[in-house]
Order: sequence, then structure tokens, then C-alpha cells
Amino acid sequence: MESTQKIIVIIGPTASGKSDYAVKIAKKVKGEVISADSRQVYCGMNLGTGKITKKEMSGVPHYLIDVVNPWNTFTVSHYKTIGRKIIKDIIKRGKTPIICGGTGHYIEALVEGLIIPEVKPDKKLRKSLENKTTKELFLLLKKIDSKRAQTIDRNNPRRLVRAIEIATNLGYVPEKRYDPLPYETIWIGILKDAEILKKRIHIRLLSRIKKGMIKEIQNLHNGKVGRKVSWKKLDDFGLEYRYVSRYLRGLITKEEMLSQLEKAIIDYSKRQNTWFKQNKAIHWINDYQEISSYIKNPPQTRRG
RNA sequence: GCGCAGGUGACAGAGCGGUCAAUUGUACUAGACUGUAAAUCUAGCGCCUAUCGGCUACGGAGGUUCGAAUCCUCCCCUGCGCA
Repeated sequence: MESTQKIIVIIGPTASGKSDYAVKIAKKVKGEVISADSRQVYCGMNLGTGKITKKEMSGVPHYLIDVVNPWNTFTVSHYKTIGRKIIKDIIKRGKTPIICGGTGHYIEALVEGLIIPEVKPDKKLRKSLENKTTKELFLLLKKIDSKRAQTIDRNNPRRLVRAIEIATNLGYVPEKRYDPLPYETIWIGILKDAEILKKRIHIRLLSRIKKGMIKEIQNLHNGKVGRKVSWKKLDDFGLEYRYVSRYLRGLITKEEMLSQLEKAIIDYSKRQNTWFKQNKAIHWINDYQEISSYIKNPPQTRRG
């Protein structure tokens, strides 16, 4: 037991307080934190993403935060590549990697090792498919890869486009495969009662606005932190960036922004939970003492 | 107290004799997830049943009709106008 390398994964819905736990645990086990958040990788997106501050890190190293500019594209693939290097490095230095975040897909790639087909996004192709109906896209995919067409969500244009992209390059879409990390993984989920989580979301939203979240997003669009970030891009970032930018554009009132955003955050937290539920290895806890003793004495099981 | 308008599923709001358990929106619940994942997409949503199907429903009580959320009568309630 002592000889096998461990990694700790702390997941949970937004506003569950997982970042704080990660820091505490890191101190206890000589760990370093790797963020698993698809939006915290961007520089200048701080309040809107609930990014941990230098002070809150209190000396614990954090990785995969602030690694690209918001006008650049960053995807799971980048995340996995960089993340794996960092894990290796942390282990080499005798520390314990602690992966903490709420982006299930990123964690799936990094920890469970979902293999992403080596086909880069093809802007030109995507543009040419842009105006096709989902039905047309589906038929197109069926023509080049009938097997993938059988399992794909035929109503989801984004997935269809990507599948077509892969298939036109490779001739087919490879089956889902994994190259998991060869370490003992301890999965911890931060459990919060739904009503309490809603309250936390509400309070946190108000406090972020007070701290200048709207200004932050305005600055991104004005190019105060470098290049200008388009409204479309901000909209695609979702949640805070989507609704605040809509407000800034005058599409909705401030009140509408607040209510729609809060609702969207709650919906998002539900989607996160749906994702996490798939992973039976997660041990759901809500108490620091419990987490800490669970880490000391984890069960033998691993995700299968 | 008289006149007019109305009472429909969690809410809003269609339907105005059969194809209605009832359009639609919102809310709610659940799910999917192979380089945009805070994105993108799907399903359910009266009760019982795995399914076929059955049962109870459109303010209440009666009535007309083969058949009513839809027509008639009375009652209760709400809004607006007049007293």
C-alpha cells in the first residue's frame, strides 16, 4: 500500500467548496494541485470562473490555471497533454498530485485516459458544415462512417460535425479507448445538499458582482487585457461570461441577467452531477475529517 | 345588489360536442457526452402498469346527447364596470 503511488481526485459541483478542501489536503499529504476546470485555464477570467487567488493557495502550487489567453483555443486535448506532464513531474519530485475541478470531461481525459482521436479541429470544414441541418449532417456521417452513425446522438450538431471531421481525416471514427494512469486513484466527491448548494450559488454570485465581475468581462471585450474578446466568444464561454456579456450588450436587463444566470449555474451544477454519477468509484463526503481519514485509509477498489 | 368577463394540469395560457390526459411556454425531474464540455444535445412530466392497457380529471352539483373541458340549469368563487 505504502509503495504504490497515489493520486487524489477531488470533484464536485460548482460552489461546493472543493478548492478549499484541495488546499487543505495538499498541505496534509504534501500534495500539489492540478485544476480541472475548462475555464480557469484562461488568463484574465478570474471572478467569473471563481478562480482561486494566490492568497487562497497559501503556498500550495497550483497548475493548469492561467495557461492561455482567452482569445486562443484550448481544448481537452491540450489539457490532457499538459496535465499528464505535470502529474509526472509532481510524482518525480516525491509529491502527491491532487486533481481538483468540476469539468468531468477533462478529468475523464486526464485521469481515466480517454484517448482523443488525433484530428485537429478543421475550421474550413466546420465552416462548410455550418449551415447544414442536423439531418443532413447525420446522413453525411452515415455515408462515411455508418458504424459511428449508429451510436452517435443524431440530434447534436456539434458532435456530428466533429465525427465528420474525424471520419474525413481517418476514414472512420475510432472506438472509444482509454489509457489510464498506472497509479492508485482516490476519488472524492464533495457532497452538498441541493438546497444548500443553491444558497451558496446565490451568495457567491452576488459577492462576485460586488467584487467587479461585470467590469472584468467588460474589460475582456474592450481588450484591456490584451486582444479583444468577441461577444460570440464570451457567449460561448457560458454562464457568467454569457449572461453578463448579454447584459453589457443591452440584450437583457440587469435583473434578467441575475435571474437567468443563477438559473443557468444551478442547471450546470445538475449537469455536473449527472456526469459524476457515472463514476462509481467516487466516494461522496462532506466533511474534512472524513475526507482526511478516507485518504489515509482508502478501499482497494479502483474504477473499472 | 345589478351588468359584463372569467374559473383548465405546479404556474401562465390554448382548446369551445367526438381524433383530449388535453396545443404551447415556463418551472420541475432524469439522461447523453470520442479536440468548442461553464459547451452541445435528449427524454419524461395526472395516477396505476415492464408493455398492451386501465382509472380519475378541465370550480361544484345536476341535465341534454350514442358521446361534454366544450351545450343547458342552479350553486360557489375571481376580475372589471355600475350602484
